[in-house]
Amino acid sequence: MTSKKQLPPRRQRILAYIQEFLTDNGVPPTVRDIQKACEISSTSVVDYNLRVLDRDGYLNRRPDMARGIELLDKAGNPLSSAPRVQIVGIIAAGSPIPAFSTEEAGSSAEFDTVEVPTELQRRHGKLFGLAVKGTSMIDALIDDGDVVVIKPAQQAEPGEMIVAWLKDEEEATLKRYYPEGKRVRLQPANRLMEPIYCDASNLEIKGKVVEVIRKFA
Amino acid sequence: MTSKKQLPPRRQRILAYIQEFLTDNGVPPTVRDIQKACEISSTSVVDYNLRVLDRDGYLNRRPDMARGIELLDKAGNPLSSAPRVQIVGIIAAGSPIPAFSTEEAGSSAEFDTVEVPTELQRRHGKLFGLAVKGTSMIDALIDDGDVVVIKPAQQAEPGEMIVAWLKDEEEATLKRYYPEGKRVRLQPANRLMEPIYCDASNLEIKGKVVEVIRKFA
DNA sequence: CTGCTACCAGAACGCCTGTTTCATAAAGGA
DNA sequence: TCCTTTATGAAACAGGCGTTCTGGTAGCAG
Repeated sequence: MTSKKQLPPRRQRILAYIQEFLTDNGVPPTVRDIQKACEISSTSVVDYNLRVLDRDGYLNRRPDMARGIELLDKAGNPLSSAPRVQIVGIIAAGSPIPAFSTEEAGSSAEFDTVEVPTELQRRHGKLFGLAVKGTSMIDALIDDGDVVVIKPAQQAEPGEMIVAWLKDEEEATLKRYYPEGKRVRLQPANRLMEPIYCDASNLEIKGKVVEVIRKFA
Repeated sequence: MTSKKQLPPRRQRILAYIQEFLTDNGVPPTVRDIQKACEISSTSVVDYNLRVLDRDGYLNRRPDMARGIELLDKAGNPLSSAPRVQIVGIIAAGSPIPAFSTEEAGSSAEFDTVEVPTELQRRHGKLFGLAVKGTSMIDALIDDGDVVVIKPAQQAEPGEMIVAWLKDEEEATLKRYYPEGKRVRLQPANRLMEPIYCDASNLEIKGKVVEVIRKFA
């Protein structure tokens, strides 16, 4: 086993630069790009360090291929440039949604993440995910184990699918939002089911649902 | 405005290949990769067609940069290197699923695509998508407008969610698969609903559902 | 000192790869 | 008919780029 200690600063810098170049350009940098950006005197030094990083599992190199660098995650899998959102909590009938107001506080904590489409991230900006536990959302066509991707919001347009928090009932639910004067109609996604009504003051909008992801084993 | 007509087959093939190469390798192909894959006699022809595709807004080219091709979506935004699967057809009650048996034949046609998580692509290999039209799959917790990502298969394990083709009824449906001797129980994903039963000989498995994607406007 | 490992420099080699040049030909408009 | 546009081919050019060769330096165990 190779040394598990701290990575030397030069190699840290190389890795950071590759990452940055990748997100900026969508293509990995060349050896000489790295040389210039990291102020390294020779391409052979870059090559040397890339070899070490390859050997230690930080990246893959496609031999003899221009821009053939591929970053790897901790599990040794190729890292896509696709954005990921953190799954900040669990949504279930009768249980509060945690980690909503804590803001950025716990951003370094270990959260599960899901990959989301690039378009989504570009369109909506900062997003987060909630894991659905139990079948209480089945009237919203959302099953146990699904992940809903949420855009934080305090208001919504009529007809949008929202994360609704019913204060009195202390219950979170996913419904389409139809304000009707002093009360609000919450319509299940399943059009065969009846809507529920609640007082506008009893409803708190936590966010808008932008995507639902369901994976099968 | 440049011609809005159908893209010539050669350019369709080039675009399809770039996309395929991108999802397979995470890096765009070189001119000569395209030349070989699309059976084009000269690099200059590839260059010529890439210029046209660039001019017509199908991609961007970084001049003098190895692998400097960047695909664009219909809105002209850069397409991430995340894997995409083609939406090869529409699934709806009572309608046959097209493009199933044609194999690779129509791979050059203009299909819509959806981005799928990297893990999924790596785990399952070649996938395709089906757009769900109508609410006939609502018992499978799948709504109008959802996209189901399918792994082609002829058999399935008990309990797996499959694309089932009922020959007599000429109907496609998404259900969990439970073989019971000479007959098959098809269980809706919604556990509150009753299963349906059919004769094993009347069932044809088209594939397994690996993911369901639902986007909200 | 000797050998070993990690790391850095400079230069060159040689394939890789975007691009250009020179031809050829079919289709359509004036 | 002439000319322009679109499309294809073959070959070559020139810089890009991964890689290698040779030669260093510093630290460390023996």
